[in-house]
Amino acid sequence: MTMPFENYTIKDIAKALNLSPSTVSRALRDSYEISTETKKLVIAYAEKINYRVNPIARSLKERKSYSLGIIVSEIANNFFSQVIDGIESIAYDKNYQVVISQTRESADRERLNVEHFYSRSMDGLLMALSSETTDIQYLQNLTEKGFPIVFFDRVPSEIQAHKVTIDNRMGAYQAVDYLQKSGKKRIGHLTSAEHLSITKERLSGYKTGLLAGGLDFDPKLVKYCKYGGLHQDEINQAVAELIEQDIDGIFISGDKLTTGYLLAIKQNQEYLQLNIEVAGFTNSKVVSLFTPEISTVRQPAFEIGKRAAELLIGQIESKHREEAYEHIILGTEFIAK
Amino acid sequence: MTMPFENYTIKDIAKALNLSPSTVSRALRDSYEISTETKKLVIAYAEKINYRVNPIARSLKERKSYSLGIIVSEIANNFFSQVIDGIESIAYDKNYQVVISQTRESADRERLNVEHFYSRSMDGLLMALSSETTDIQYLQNLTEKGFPIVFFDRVPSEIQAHKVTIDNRMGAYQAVDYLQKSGKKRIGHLTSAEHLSITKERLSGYKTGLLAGGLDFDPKLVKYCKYGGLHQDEINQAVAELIEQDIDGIFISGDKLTTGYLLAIKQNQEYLQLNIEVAGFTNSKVVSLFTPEISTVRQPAFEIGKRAAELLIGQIESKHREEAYEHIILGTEFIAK
DNA sequence: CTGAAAGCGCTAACAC
DNA sequence: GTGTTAGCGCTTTCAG
Repeated sequence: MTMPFENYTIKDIAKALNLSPSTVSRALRDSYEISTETKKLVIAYAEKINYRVNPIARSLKERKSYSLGIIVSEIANNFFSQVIDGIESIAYDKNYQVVISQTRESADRERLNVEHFYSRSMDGLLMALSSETTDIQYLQNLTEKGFPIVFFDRVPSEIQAHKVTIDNRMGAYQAVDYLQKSGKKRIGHLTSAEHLSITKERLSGYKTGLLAGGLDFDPKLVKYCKYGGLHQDEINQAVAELIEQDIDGIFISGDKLTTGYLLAIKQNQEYLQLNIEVAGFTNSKVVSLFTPEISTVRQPAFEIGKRAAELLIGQIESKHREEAYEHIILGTEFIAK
Repeated sequence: MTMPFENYTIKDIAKALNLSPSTVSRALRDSYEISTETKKLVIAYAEKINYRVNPIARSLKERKSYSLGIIVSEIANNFFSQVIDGIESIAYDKNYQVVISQTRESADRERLNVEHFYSRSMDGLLMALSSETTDIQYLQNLTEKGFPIVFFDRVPSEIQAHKVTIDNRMGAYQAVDYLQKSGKKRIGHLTSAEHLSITKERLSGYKTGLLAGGLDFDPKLVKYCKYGGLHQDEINQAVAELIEQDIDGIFISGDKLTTGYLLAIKQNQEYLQLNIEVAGFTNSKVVSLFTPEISTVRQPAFEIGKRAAELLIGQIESKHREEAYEHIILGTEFIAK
């Protein structure tokens, strides 16, 4: 039974075949300078002994690690885990490794992760900002230095970089419009940290939706969750406050927030009996099992991941500095209950 | 505004302070050979210019990457994502980076991932076998060679290595005992690939549970899903077959399988009206929202991750080859509906 | 077409 | 206590 792979080096091959390491290196990389025969010889022998390049050595030399860093708030999140799947599908094809890290919505951890990735010679980053992040100067510096970062979902408007988002306004509008057309008059809005791009855009869509139904916007019906629903406590608190406002419908602006809201309602029989109609962003695959039933705004999460990864790898592999950055905006899908 | 970090090297520091690179290196690593003054000087300057070691160079030299590989079938799985959180909590403290990859229950992809990690100089691996895996010889070779691998959840009985699992028999027994005590007479069992450790152990607990209620074991009431519920099709198929057997209760042996079963039932009004009582393994945080209500067996997923990571890092950092391997077995929690 | 040699950034004998 | 040197495995000028 042969070992799966021994730690052979280029030198071993060179010695065995009476060639120089450089020739072997070139042969393995299919350089035009090497004769077909030598190539065949080298490749055959390399296969026989199951030679693998040492990626660490290669990275050191080439200053390229063939690794992409992903930074999200949490992987145990339907939306993010689907985005990651999309990223991986592309990375896998193009022979990039993917490294995932979580911020848990902490700006400090986010910065640590970014620095860690940067100093670990990641070739580029894919990230959605944490809900706590306000200071993005360091990211700005990094991108200006030429370090490739593609932002998705929660993107910084101030930074010039490739971005992939969805039409948040439209997604929000459709949800609120549905609630409004269902006869709801006091439609609350449960959302994430106030300063985030997605929060602003969805709020804007919410307002348009109200307007379409001739409803007035009332700031008291909007509750922000600083940690984007990462902590159930903040959701419970926000829900209690919204209920005091006698809402009859609610538009919820995030995966964790939507399930968190339902959990909060379920814990309290009185809340449950109010029959508040729910429309929320979520990419959960088990929404149809939920009681009460809810309407949902679904994001093309896998596609977002794919497009973001394509942009990133494109940027990494392009010789020149990008002069124009793309901002891809995808559509959402509204599914009435 | 200063840059977050320039690419300074030890040489730069050495030059600036009129020292040799080795002195700087030693000072930074707090070597006993270096005078306190020099250390202070070096550290202060390093901080000033925001110096970071190049981990690639260090890895090449030390043959250690401070990275752990995690291999699971899917991260969009409540159980696995919680395990990963546990692993990260330890890795983060001990300054290891964590790299995650998915097999999607494919033995081929699993092998590719393992080889990839191995050749990428991961210091060790944490893995749960894919449902498709039967040939584990290559893993055997790797561990025998001294490459640290800690297995969790789905573990290979034949390989000598640290393992972290739960008391699958007891978990299954409690679930089936509950169903039986609720008066169910024909209790089906929906489970994963037949050869997996968890499948065998949970089947054994299922049998004991039946016995406790004076019920006979009927192989026709057991349905295996080769891909562990990764594909809804195979679940639908299995559910249809079980229903034909007139079951009045069901014990389900996995996270995806449990939600998949509920989705299958929900799609079909007739199925739903049979009111089959459900007890299943799942670590979903939104079980309480599900209709029909179900009883669950919960695994201490976070703890599993922590313990596995501790074992792995311990093995990596121990000078000698482990002579005795630990098998940690944790308890489950049964939550009646 | 192939080889010799330098060097990526870091560490660690081995000197002094 | 500090410096010199070699070398981790690889790629890539530069020579031939």
